Amino acid sequence: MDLDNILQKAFSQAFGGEDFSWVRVVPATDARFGDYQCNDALKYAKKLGMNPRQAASSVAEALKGEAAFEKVEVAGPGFLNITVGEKWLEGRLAEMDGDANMAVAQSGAGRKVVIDYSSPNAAKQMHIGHIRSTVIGNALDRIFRALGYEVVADNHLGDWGTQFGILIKGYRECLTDEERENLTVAALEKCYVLSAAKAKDEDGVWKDACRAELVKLQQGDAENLALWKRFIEISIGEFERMYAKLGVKFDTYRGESYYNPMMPGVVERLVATGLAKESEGALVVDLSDEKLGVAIVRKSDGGYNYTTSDLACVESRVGEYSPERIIYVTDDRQQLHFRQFFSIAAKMGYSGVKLVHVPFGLMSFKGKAISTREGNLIRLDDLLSEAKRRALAIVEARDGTDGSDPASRERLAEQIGYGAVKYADLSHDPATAIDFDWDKALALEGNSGPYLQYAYARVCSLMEKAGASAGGGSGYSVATPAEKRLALHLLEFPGAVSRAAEAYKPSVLADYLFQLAQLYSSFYQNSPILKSESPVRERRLALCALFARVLGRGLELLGIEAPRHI
RNA sequence: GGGGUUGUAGCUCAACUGGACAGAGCGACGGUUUCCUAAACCGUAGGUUCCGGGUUCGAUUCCCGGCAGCCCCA
Repeated sequence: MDLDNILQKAFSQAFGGEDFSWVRVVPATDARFGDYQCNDALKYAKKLGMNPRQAASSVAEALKGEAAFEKVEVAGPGFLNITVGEKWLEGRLAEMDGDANMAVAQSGAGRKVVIDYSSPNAAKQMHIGHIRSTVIGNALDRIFRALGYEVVADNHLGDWGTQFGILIKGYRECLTDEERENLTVAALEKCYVLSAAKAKDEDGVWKDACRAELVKLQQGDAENLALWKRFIEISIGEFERMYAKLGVKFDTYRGESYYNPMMPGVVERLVATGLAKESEGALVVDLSDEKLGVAIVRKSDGGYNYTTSDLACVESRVGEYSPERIIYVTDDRQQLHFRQFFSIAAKMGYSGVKLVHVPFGLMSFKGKAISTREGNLIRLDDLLSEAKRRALAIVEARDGTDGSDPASRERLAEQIGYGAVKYADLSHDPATAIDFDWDKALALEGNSGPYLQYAYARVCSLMEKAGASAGGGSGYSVATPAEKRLALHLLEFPGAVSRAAEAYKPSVLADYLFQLAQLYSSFYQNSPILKSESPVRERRLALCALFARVLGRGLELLGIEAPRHI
């Protein structure tokens, strides 16, 4: 039985039948105290004004004769220190081993979430500023799926707006025939920059022309619409080239344009329900009583903005999927926007869906915002190439260039390099702002992606060498302290996955995996496995096999590839 | 001016949401390869958790008041 359940039962035995589902058992903070601890007798005693030590003793008393435990002690002000029995531990390992989900509770079964992430602007190349939303969002996507949720991963592209007038004009006037023929995102970026610069000319002729192109597009002019579609297709093609490298896959690409036709209806409803009011020619929703200021839903020039578009988007998603949650992964500059729009959505009656903003700290470069103007815009493609290059240099320095074929070396370098980039981001709490640094983003040692990959490759190699004898079957047993530490930590995997989802922090899982790999590396270094005699060898191999599965699965949930040979 | 967010070892970050002596990585110093992959392992040094109050048996965590950085709104 689950440790939490055992304690919960003991609580209700000790104090009567109320609801103790909040009672939790956590790993011991220090191995000297035992394997696990429960601090909730203290919490309960405080609530009721009881003597905490006595409360803890009552629980300990109720736990007497509990087969799972070898020892239960009351310590300090009322901690319950628990040492589990070998049988229990071995039983749990076998249980995890036998479960296709690695004992991860399927708490999301029958539930649906939409995760909205990455969301770059069309006609521009992705840069390092896009890593965070993409990588964090994708990890959440994978983690929620692992918990049994049905996930719709949606890429809310910036594919509509004034920039398309500038682009169309630029496309016609600033590109060569050749560039137009073999159109690339780089060319689009170039013609946008040229066209935008000309739009700033004194006479305003160019600017007017851009606006005219935009109006034509908005009115459905066939030629401009076809151009726009082509720009979007090329953009998505380029994005998907990046996503393929990062192991990211979307279910839908619904850009702003998709919701554009729905916006007048949203505004109508806002007006009809009295939520939106005129103010200086614009339509606004007053949220000042919630300290959220006012949100503009239609500008004085008749244009809509993000609040309106996001409301339409919620309406559309609720209608299509009826999700229990919609999760938005964007940088933290947009917090006010999301609070405003969540508040309006609630007022409009979308209370059935939980709207969640997962804000992350903006990535900067040497303390400065990443922007074209600062000239520090590092393209994602370049970052990934550099990551690969560095990893390849290390692989070749170690193994030389004779032993393996270049293609597989390059593939390995990609797995390592991209893994390093992803892990560098995922291992931080999303809330922390990251100042981009080549060496940190591409760290290959210590708390890094490659450290985890290396541990995985070593255990895989070990299993291979062990050959047929590795095939468990004989069950688990745990004898030495190092084995027990590793075993206990392996059992924490489901908890780490759940906590990562609850907190919307892949970093919780990353941190867990790093600790696990550290425990394994230490175990591996200090405990002979293949060289051990019969019972010890099998015992340790069984733990290694489980470790390999847990680490492999964990890396998969972070979206980091785990090669079997490094 | 209002709001948000961050402040922890020289640097980059953790700390399972209030628990026991605040932990890792990098960097520094020292050690471990005829031995299962040294991208590893073991050890040493390094802390007034921004400051001041408060609540509590117990605070990095919660509350109040400051200070500093970043962001958003006006």
